[in-house]
Amino acid sequence: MSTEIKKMRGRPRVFDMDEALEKALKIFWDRGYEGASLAELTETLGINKPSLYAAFGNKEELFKKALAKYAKGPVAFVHKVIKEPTARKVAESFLLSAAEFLTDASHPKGCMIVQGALSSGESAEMIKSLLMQYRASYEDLLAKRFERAKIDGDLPTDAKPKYLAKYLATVHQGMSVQATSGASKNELIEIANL
Amino acid sequence: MSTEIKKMRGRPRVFDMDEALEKALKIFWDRGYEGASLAELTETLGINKPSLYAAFGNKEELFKKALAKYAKGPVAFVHKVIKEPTARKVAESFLLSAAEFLTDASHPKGCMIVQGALSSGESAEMIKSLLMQYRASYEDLLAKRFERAKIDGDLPTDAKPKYLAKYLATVHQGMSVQATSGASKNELIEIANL
DNA sequence: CTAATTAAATACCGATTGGTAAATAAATAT
DNA sequence: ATATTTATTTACCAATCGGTATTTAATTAG
Repeated sequence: MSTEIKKMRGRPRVFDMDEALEKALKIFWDRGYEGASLAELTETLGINKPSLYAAFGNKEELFKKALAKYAKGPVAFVHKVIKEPTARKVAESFLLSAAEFLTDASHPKGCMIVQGALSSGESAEMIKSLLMQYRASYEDLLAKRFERAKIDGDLPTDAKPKYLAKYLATVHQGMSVQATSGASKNELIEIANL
Repeated sequence: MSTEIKKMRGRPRVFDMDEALEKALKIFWDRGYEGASLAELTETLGINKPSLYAAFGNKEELFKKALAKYAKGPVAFVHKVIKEPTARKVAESFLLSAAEFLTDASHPKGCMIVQGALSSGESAEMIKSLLMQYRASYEDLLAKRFERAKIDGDLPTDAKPKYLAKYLATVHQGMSVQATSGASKNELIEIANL
C-alpha cells in the first residue's frame, strides 16, 4: 500500500484532498459549472480560497478534476454495460442502470456530464465543449459495441449502430433532465421499458 | 386593427417592445437565464438598463415574458400535434416536429424550456421551477391526448398514457440536449424513427 | 536551535453582477 | 407658453465574481 506517509517537508495539509474533491464534485453536480460559486465551494469544503487554489489550480481545473473523478467512479457503469452478451441486453441494461443511477438518493439527481454546462455564458465555453466530448465518447462506446454485435450476427444487417447508440444516449440525456425535474426511479424505469 | 396609435402622453418609446423581447428571447434561449448578462442583453437590444427596467421590470420578469412569447410562438407545435387523428400519429408527429424545430437554423439550437436553467445557482431557483412547470404542462397535454386515445380504442387497454407521454417528453428533452451538442436534423430524425 | 519548506489565514484586487438615482429630452394637455 | 408626463442618458451603487499578495503557522533538514 503506497498510502504515502512519506514525511513530507513543510506544514502538512490539514484537509483530505480526495474528500474535498468529492465535495466539490457534488456541488458542481447539482449547480453546474457556472452555478457553483467559489464562495459555496470553499464554504462546503471547509477551506479558504488560497488553499483551494494551491491544491487544485483554479475553478476550471477543479471542475475538470471533479469531472474526471465522476467519470471514473459513478459513471463507470457504461463500461460494465457494454459487456452484456447481446445488443438487446446492452440496451436494456444501459437504460435500467441509468434509471437507477440518475435517481439515486445518495448523490445529486441527474448526470453531471449532461447538465454541467448546457447553456451558459462565454466563460464556460471551454467546459461546455469538454462535456460535449465526454458525451460523444460514451456514445461512441455504445456505437462500437453495436458494430461488434452486427458482426456477431446479433443485430440485423440493416441496423445502424451509430444511430442506435445515439438513440440510447438521447434517451439517457432525456432521463437525466427528468431526474433533475423530480421524476422517481420507478417512472424512469417505466420509460426505460418502453 | 387596434394597433394603438393612441397619442400617448410623454416622450415616446424609441424602440419596439416586441422586437426587443424577441431579441431577449434569443439570448436567453442559447445562454440560459444565468448565462445571459444584463450587459449582453442591453447591448443587443440596443437600449440601456433603465429603459429595459422601465419596460420589462427586472431580469427575472424579462425572462418570464420572453418565455411566455416562446411558449406562444415557437413551441405551439405541441398543440398542433395533439390534433393528429391517432395516438401513433401524435407520437410520430411530435418527435419529427421536434427534430425539425430543435435544429432549425433560424434560431438557437435546442429547447429553451429544457435548457433555460437546468442546473444553476440559488438566484435561479425560481426560474428553474417555472421551467419545470412548463415541462410538466406539455407532458400533461400529451398524457391527456393518450387518455382520450385509449377511450377511442385507439390504444390497447393496458397502455399507460402517463408513461407514454413521459417517454415522449424524455426523448424530446434528450433530443434538445443532442441539438445543443451539434446534432444535425437528419440525425435527430433517425432517432425519432426508432 | 536555525534555516528551509510548505500550508493556512487575512485581507485585499479589479472586473462584473443585477439594479437605480438624478438629470435631461421629447412628447401632450392646458 | 407652461406644466405635466414619460423615456433616455449618464453616472453611480453595493454585492458578488474569480483570483492573489502577504503574513503567519506548522513541519522537517541540517
